[in-house]
Amino acid sequence: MSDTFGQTVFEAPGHDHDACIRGALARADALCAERGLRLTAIRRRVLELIWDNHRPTKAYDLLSAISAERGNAAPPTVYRALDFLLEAGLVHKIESLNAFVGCDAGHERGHPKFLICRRCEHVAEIPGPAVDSAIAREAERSGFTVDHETIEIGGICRRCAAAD
Amino acid sequence: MSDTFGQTVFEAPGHDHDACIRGALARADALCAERGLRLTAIRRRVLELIWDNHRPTKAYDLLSAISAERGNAAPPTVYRALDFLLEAGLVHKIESLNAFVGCDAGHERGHPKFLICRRCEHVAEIPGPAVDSAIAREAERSGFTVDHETIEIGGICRRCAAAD
DNA sequence: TGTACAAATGTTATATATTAACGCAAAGCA
DNA sequence: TGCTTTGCGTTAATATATAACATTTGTACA
Repeated sequence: MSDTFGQTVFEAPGHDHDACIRGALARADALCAERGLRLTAIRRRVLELIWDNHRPTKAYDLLSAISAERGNAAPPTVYRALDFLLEAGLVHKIESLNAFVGCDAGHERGHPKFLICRRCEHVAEIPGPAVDSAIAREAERSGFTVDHETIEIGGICRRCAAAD
Repeated sequence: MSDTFGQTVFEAPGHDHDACIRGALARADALCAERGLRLTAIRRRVLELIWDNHRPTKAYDLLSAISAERGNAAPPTVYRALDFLLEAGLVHKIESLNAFVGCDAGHERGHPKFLICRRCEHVAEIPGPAVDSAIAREAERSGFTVDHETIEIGGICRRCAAAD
C-alpha cells in the first residue's frame, strides 16, 4: 500500500480542468498544423465539448450542444467532425458505450486501452506496453497479426472505492 | 517458427462445422438443465443461427431469419433471446461490431477476449489468463478494481495471411 | 484576380440498433 | 384448480449512424 502506487492515470482530485482543456486544444492545434490538417471551427468545438469533462460523450449530446449554439446542425455535422478527430487520433471511441473521449496520449505509440469507472464514469488510458505485449504474445501463438485493439476495462476507480 | 505454434484457436481448416454446432447446442442444453434455465424454442434457434458460422451475427440478420421462419417476429423477439443467451454466457457481444458470437468457452473462467480477422471475419477467443493478468497488474497500479473487460483484437488470421 | 478544383458543410432522408410498455398465453407450482 | 411467474406478441418510440446530393468555403495556381 505504498504511496508510490497510483500515478495520475485518472486525473488528480483537484486538477485544473480548464488547463486540461486548453492543453488538449493546444496539442490539437499543433498536431494539425504539423500535419497540414484543418481543425475547423466545428471540429475544434466538438473536440472542446468532448474535453468538457473526463466522461465519454455521446454523439447526440454533441449534436444538441452544437445545434443550440449554431441554430443548425444535423447528425452528419457531428459524425463528420468525429470522423476527422478519430482519424487524427485526437479522440477515441469507447465501443462499449457508443461514446467518445479525448485522447490524452497516455498510450504513446501503442494502442489505446481504457479504464472506465462505472461509478463516476470517468475514463483513463492505461499507459505503457505491458498489456499490448501480452496480447501480442497470445496473438502470435495462433499466427494472428494484430492491427487494432479495442480494450475497455470496466470497474471502480480508486477514488470511488475510497468514497464508500 | 516451430510447428507447435498455432493451436486451434481459430477452427481448423476442414473442421466439421455440423459437429461444432451440435456440440454448442448440447453444451447449452446441459448448462440450462443444470441451472434450471429454460432454453425455449426461440432461444435455441437464435443460438443455432449464431453458431451457423464463426462470424459475428447481427441482431437484424437474426430477426430476418426468425421472421422468415415463423412469419412473425419483431426486434424484441430477438433481443430478448439475446439477453437470455448473454446472461447465460452462451453467447458474447462483439461491441466493436454490434454483433454476436457463440461462446466457445475458450476463456474458461476469465473474461472473454477476441481475435477478429478483418479478412475472413472469423472470430476466435483467446484462451488462458496471461492477458487478464497483465490487465490486472496495470489496473492495480492505479487502484482500479476490474469487473468487466471488453477485449477485441482486430487483424489478420494465419490462414488469411497464408492465402496472400 | 479570377477561375478551377478539392475539401468542408448543409440538408434531407433513411438505415441500423435498441428499448419501453402493455397485454396475452403458457409453464410451473401450491 | 387456481395462482404466479415467465416468456412471448405487438406497437411504438428512442438511440445510433450513414447515404446521397446540394451548396459553400478554402486553396492553389494560371
